[in-house]
Amino acid sequence: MIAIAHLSTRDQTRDRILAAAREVIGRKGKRGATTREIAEVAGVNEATLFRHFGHKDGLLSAMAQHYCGVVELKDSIGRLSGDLRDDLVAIGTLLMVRLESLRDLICWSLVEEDFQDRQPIGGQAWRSPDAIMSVVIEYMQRRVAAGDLQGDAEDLSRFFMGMIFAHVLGRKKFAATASFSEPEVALRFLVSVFLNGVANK
Amino acid sequence: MIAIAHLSTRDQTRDRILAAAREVIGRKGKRGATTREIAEVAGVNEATLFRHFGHKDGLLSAMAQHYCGVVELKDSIGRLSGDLRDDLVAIGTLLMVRLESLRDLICWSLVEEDFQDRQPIGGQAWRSPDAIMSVVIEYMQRRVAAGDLQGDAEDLSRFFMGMIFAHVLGRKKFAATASFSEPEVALRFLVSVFLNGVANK
DNA sequence: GATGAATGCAAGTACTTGCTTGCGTCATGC
DNA sequence: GCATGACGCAAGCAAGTACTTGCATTCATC
Repeated sequence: MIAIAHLSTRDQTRDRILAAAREVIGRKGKRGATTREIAEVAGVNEATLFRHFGHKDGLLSAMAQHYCGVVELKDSIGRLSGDLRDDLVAIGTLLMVRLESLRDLICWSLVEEDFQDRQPIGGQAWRSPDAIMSVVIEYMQRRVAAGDLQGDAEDLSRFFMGMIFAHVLGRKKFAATASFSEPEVALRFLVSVFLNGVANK
Repeated sequence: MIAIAHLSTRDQTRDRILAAAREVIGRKGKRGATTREIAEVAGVNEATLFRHFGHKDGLLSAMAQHYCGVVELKDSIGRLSGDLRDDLVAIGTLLMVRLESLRDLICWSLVEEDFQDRQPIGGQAWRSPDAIMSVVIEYMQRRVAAGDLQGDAEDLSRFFMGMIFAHVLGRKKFAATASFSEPEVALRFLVSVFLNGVANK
């Protein structure tokens, strides 16, 4: 299905521009990213950028579509072990990887409403986490129904997702001081707190 | 010490400009907020704004200083009950109120590095949470030492703060669907998970 | 009633930024 | 060998934005 090999030169420059847009927008946001800088990073003339995408907005949504597509996770759910802790670690890992790779775009989507007319890339950036979220909710509901978990499934899901996102944020914010930067270690800790709490009985 | 009553007209307009800046920057960020819009929101001529603060940067740091000052919390810690759960709820409430009131500015500080030369308002916005954080760490250390909690005090603190911040974010993001929007209810839930976990034994 | 400080108003400067255009160059494919 | 499509380059336009300036107005204080 995917043919990376024989890209036309036109598609190559298109991809370079998209990658540059992704990078610059991650740093400066939609508004702060100038077409000049994107073109420069892509090693391409600014005119070329407009010849490819028409407007800046066209580039923005093209890049959102390219990088924030909904990830397929049906298969990942298929191979859940059944053990509560292991399942949560597996789901959490999926979540964490996704949130980490989209972190900057998601952060921007928290503040930049679509400052222009067309569709917001924030929505795109969130769609993927949202899709995962619905899977998480479904899973939590099953576990609550089975009596393995207590509480409201949606609250639990939001909490679970939120603590992972907070951890991803924290790794950027407190990069220097973060003691558990290995993802697996951190995830096991988060799941532990989620399941056991941290109080000594 | 504080004399709100008899403000000179000059101080009044200054405060109106600061409030407008706070509002507009919360919506558009430092870069997106134009001096025109701030002046308009303040009901003040743009020239007046510059006569007061010199540059846009001057206004930015003045507003950060005005609205993101470090809150005094010594007294709040003083009246902790000693009961672990109650203490965490109390500290969490303090955190939550603070994070909620600064939420938009904090979100902007997550993405907008100082796009200009002077001191970043992000640092200002974080200073207050940071100050609270150090108190939380200190508290957690005491509790770990006393055997009430298990784990690394800093990890626990980051986690505790992170889950509250995630909840504050979630309340904005999932405002429509959030089931526990009452702060106290949510906080008790968060502290419960923190202390007990959510697994049925 | 005069003075001076604070502000409004309007015009303007210098720079950024999205976007266009016309032209020259180069490679690929018929 | 030549046509076509993709690109670079340079110049430029129009709108927005930070910031300035000179002048008129208001208003409190002496």
